[in-house]
Amino acid sequence: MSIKQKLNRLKNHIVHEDVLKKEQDIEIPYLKRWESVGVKPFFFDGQYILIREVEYPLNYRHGLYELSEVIDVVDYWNDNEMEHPLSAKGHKPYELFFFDTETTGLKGGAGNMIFLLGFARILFDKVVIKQLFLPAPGHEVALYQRFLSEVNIKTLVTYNGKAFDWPQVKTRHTLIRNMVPQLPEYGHFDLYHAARRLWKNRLESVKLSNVEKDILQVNRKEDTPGYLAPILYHHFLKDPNPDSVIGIFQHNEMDILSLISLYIHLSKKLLFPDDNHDDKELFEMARWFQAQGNEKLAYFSYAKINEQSSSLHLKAKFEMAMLAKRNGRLDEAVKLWSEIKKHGQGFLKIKALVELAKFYEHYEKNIDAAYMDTNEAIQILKQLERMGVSKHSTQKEELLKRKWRLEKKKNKLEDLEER
DNA sequence: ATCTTGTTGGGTTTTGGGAC
DNA sequence: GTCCCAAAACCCAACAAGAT
Repeated sequence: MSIKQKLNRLKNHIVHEDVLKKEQDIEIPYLKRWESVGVKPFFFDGQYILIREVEYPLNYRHGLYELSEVIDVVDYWNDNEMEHPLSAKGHKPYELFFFDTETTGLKGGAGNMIFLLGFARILFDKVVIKQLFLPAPGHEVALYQRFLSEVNIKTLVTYNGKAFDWPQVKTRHTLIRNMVPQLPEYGHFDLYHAARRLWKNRLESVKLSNVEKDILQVNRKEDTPGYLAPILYHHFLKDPNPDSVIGIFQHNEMDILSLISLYIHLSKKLLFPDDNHDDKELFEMARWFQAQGNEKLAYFSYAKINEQSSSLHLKAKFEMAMLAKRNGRLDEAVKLWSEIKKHGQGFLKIKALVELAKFYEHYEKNIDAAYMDTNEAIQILKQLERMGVSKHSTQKEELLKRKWRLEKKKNKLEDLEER
């Protein structure tokens, strides 16, 4: 063993003793007050953080759902062969890691700090929420040491966490990566984009607090809004009285409970589209299934909208027709387009007429029929223009070009007949 | 001093049929 | 076989929304 190695071993010894000494010396301001609200300190390497733990029974109801239902939907996902970004197939309920942070600001980069890491896990008889709180900037090693060594992350569930919470964790982690465990790899369920897909048309905004209020029927009382968190935390750093930040703990706790409810809600919607009677939602779900490459479920959902004789049934018919066309069921597609031609209006009717014109020109070789449908489409577009609803100039050019080509074909055929 | 995803509007490439 | 065109498929840039 070289001298250098020997020295290093000795050095480790010294540091270790140093740590032990420091832990006993650390004085935590307002410790009694913290302890009175169930918060306990955790020490590491001369630093400390504060940990709050809250338990909920599984029959606790948060908005529309009891927490226990998260176990049910995970079972449903496991019994269902559907592939979907929110599918918990292959996972156990306790592997889901409902995760939300509070930070000193929205900007990314190194300028911001996470001062509260909150997460919930589903145990067999209860839900446990844990919150790790950074009492001052110099204690991040303790924060991430505890966070990363305690948790076994399999599957994050977040609201916009893919773009916000996790990148924040990553930037803070790189600054101290030599002193703490490595970041784990895992899947990630982000509920924000799911919510946006389903409700962007219904809600004026799909921020979590709105989804909570209008979809999940959660009523928050005396909530500390998230945007106050940075100010309150800075206040706390000047005078570390727990009272300035206890509201943030509660806000974070509510956010996490809502994540659980929202995951239950979205899972049920996706797993049982048959039970859904909301046309707009079903339509957006159908589009989502289609984007996932699940044309069968997409078609099924459009068909369901069509049955429900909703105001969207013509739009659903068009999507069904396009799917039918792509799968070689032209006769069905034509039937659907024709119904739109008969009962539809506006741009949708134009699109259906164009599809019919394509079919007549290229497949049936019925140039007259193609010409008439094209012409009708042009008339509708002109009428829309007069009403000031014009959309793209390219669409008109395209239609006129189609008409021009069909006219040429028509003349040619007539010439041939005359001879 | 942000990041991810979805949307929208373009553009480009590929495919396939029909004319010659 | 080659050329031309329409249609479909693919791709890309720009922007918006949400996270505190």
